[in-house]
Amino acid sequence: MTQARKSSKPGRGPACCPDLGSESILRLFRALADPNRAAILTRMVGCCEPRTVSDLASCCPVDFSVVSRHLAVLRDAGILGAERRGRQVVYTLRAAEVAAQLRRLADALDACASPTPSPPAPGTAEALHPENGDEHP
Amino acid sequence: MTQARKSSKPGRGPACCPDLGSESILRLFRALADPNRAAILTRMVGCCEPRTVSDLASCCPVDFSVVSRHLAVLRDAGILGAERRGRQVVYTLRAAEVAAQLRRLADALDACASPTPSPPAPGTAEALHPENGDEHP
DNA sequence: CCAATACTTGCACCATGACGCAAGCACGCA
DNA sequence: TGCGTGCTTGCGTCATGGTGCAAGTATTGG
Repeated sequence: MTQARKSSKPGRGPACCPDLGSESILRLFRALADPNRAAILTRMVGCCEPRTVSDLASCCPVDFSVVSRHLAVLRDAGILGAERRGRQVVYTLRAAEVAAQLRRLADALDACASPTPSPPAPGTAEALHPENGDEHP
Repeated sequence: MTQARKSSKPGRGPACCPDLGSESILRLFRALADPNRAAILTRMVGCCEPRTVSDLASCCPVDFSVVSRHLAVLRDAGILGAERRGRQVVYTLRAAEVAAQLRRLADALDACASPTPSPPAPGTAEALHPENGDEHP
């Protein structure tokens, strides 16, 4: 019995850093962690025009319905925007929003790596604000 | 990191972006997509000193061995560095490397979002603003 | 050398998620 | 108003991955 040392509560870090465990960030990473979704996004990054499901389905060797589900996941994660246009649904890459999110994390990590006391933060964030109040058990 | 992406791949688009579907990027996102690993990282971001497994295990309500496995995943993804020190193994957050990776992606996304050289969207487009602030219904 | 500490790994279990098929819903058009 | 197109969703199946327990490895101290 040398192990089984558990903590009854996950001590999250201080609130000064981006909460990597927040629901939105986790959803973002989870959405980005699938090869087929990555293929879809790579296609959209290459050409930022809105894309229909049929169009995007041609880049993955999976069923049409699967692509639709993947797009829903990406939309749910805030990576894509969806808009109905007639019979079709066009998905748009929310590049700026995702880039901003990634950059906030990068800034926080850099702030950790080089603790240079230089807070001239030009309006842009210094730390990530918790976007949604996420509660944990 | 084990791979160094320097120049863009020939024959496939401009120096547009790191391939979202690349093995290393996928591994990075997959590693970041778990709540317990996020808790570990949040703890390390809060204090960038090297941490032992025992230390980090106290932030997750899971078994000690599970934390060890999570740390291996994070090390495998290039997020952590590991170094044996006597009886213990200290894990170090590779903040700068991860931040650079995230920033590369952010840059690629912004390059996609901002320029929009001249895609006149023939006829189909009307009110196509991706600025629909719907996060989740 | 043996024992204790600190961590890793093998194994089994189970929850989650990706997948394909088929049915269902939404919209435009004849 | 029916019909076809375009996309979503329900359901069953299967693979992946997170988890706990127990056993194994590495290193230090007595």
